[in-house]
Amino acid sequence: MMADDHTEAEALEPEARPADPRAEAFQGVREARRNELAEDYVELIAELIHEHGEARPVDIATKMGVTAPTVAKTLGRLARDGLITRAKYRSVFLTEEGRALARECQQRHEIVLRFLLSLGLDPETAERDAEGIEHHVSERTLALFAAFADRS
Amino acid sequence: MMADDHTEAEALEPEARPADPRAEAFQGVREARRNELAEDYVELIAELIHEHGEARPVDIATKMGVTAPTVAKTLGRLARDGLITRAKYRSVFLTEEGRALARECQQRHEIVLRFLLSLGLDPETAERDAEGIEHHVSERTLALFAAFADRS
DNA sequence: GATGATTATTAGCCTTGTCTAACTTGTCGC
DNA sequence: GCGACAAGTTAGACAAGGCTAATAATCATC
Repeated sequence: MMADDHTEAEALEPEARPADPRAEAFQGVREARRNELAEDYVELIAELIHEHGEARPVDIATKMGVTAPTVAKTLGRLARDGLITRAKYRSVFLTEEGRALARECQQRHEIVLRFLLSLGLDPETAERDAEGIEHHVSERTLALFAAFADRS
Repeated sequence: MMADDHTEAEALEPEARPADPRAEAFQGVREARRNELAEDYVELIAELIHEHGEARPVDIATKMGVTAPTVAKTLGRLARDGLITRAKYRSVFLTEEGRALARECQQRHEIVLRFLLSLGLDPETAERDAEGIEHHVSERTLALFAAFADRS
């Protein structure tokens, strides 16, 4: 039955769980996944405000491809987390924190997108992939992407 | 209050919801997110079987950085979805479908990783980022990544 | 072959993210 | 200024993915 020996060795350090290098990577990914949706919303809200002067739930729902109640519930969480402010039956606005996050996301998105395009990818696919990839790119990788895109 | 005009125009097509290009991208991302965890598990299970001859829940839990009950529940879903087989208190095995998925994921992982390394990223960061990115890379992008890594 | 440690499972809770159905509010036209 | 329709909210369901605590099975070992 294999009987492999993972007995002693990792008994030290009051870390948050084992600390297998692999486990850390997965935990990082899970952490990133938790923030993805908030980032997508905040980014979209910033964009809507920029383009239309306000962000209405109905437009968020359309762009995100979800129903209005889903948007309402998510906005509740964003408000709770201090990323947006809103009044009942009114448009949504970003807090300073939300605005900062939006800026950061937009930059990341922009860099990833330019990078994919400079690799020779078609615009539609680049947009789709950037949307998924942007949340999982470390600062270091982002810097390499930016450099590559510029150099091309 | 803006009164912007999204009235007619998108009234046709009995599509699955509006079909804003943006919405499609987000729906694609959400779709990908739903499969990520299953892919991570299947990939890891294949790896454990390859290395140790079997995949035990305890090892899966350690590598994934989650608790045993979480693994048990997730394995239940994987079994339900036909990706693995298992008997109570026994190790886990992949079905043919699971094996195919694992192969596919491993290839993708491998390509993304090689790509990031060939960009000049350090191995640890490359591994972490690859773990997050691999699920969001289209076939087309993957081909470009592979070509780039080879050419380097 | 009984027993103690390790491993696996079950039960039960919580949050997130999605939906539909039903209700309330706002707005625009007349 | 009222009535219809669009937009927003609330209620409630459901699945996924995480956890802890408690229970059950396996196994190593003497």
